[in-house]
Amino acid sequence: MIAGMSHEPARASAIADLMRAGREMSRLSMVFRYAIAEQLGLTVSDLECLDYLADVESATAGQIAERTNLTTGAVTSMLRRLQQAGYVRAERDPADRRRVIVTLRPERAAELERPYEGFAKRAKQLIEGYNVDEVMLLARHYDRMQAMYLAELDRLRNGLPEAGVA
Amino acid sequence: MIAGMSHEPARASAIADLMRAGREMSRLSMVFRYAIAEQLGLTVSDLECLDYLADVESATAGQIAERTNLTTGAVTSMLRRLQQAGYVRAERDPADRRRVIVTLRPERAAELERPYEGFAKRAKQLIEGYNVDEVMLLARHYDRMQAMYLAELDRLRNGLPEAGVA
DNA sequence: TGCGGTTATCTTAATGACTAAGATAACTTT
DNA sequence: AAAGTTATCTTAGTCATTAAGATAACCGCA
Repeated sequence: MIAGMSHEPARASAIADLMRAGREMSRLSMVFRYAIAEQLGLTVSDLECLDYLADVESATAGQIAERTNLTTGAVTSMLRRLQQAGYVRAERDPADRRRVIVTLRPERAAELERPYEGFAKRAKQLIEGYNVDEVMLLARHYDRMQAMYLAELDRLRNGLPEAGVA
Repeated sequence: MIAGMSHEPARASAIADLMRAGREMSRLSMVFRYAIAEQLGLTVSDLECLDYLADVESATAGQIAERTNLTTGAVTSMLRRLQQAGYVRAERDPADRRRVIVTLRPERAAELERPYEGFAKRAKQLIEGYNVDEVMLLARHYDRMQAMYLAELDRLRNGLPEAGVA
């Protein structure tokens, strides 16, 4: 149909490779995250929470519950854990005293990054072997994958209006 | 240093974009997996086990324990769950009667694929927009990322001989 | 053949994160 | 000030998981 008809088999097999590699990478990224959490003596939820706090600097318990897909009750005990371990400071919002404002203790932030350092270094080396176009292709691809995940999550949670193509 | 010096800032920002997008995608893939498991009324470990069985056709309890990073005790009760739910058949190996051989019931396999179907369809559409070179770049990238994950997992679990660069 | 050592799984008890339901406290509107 | 809403906490119970050890089966060797 398009150019390169004679390469269709190669293309089909490349696509199959890509799909398989994508699934396997997704699985490994999850195993990796579990391993990091275990190494830090945390649960994956704890790690998720701390990563979130590193991003946003401070959040309320309710925001954390939403982000981590936990109930507020679970967040309460998670925050107790994380406070006890000294990762986090929690205090009531003076402006709205129902709210609990949680912040990551900055002196502990580096400690959370440490297990990722080896990975980050390797990733950087890998990416430095790419030219700008390749980097942009990858980033654009990741962004599109993100959009897909979000759309599918929406579909899974609210009804499932079947990804309409037409 | 190399060609395209004047594009260095664009390149640096593209790299930053890629790293950020990669992290976010990894996070979303995990959230997605949790959502799928929840929709099927399974734990993530159950899903991992069933995906594994779909790959290998049959495995012993011990192999499943290794693959899922669970203790054999946890695998025992997981298998009870999965048998009860009819996903899996488990029987002793006649050749070595200590072993329990587990197989996925083929008639239930499709059911497990269903939640992924929307995602798979979208992914296929996305990939069909790429040319062969792009697909191969992506697949190669994924393969390298897999290798990185495996190397880092090794480092995390056995000592940590610090990813030597020099 | 039978004995020691090893392997593979299962059992049991305890742990701990999580959920659901509802209580408490604080803010907002009228 | 009362009613309604919002944000978090409490409590009780569930369930996957772990750790330790029991059980059963295999293998090699005397």
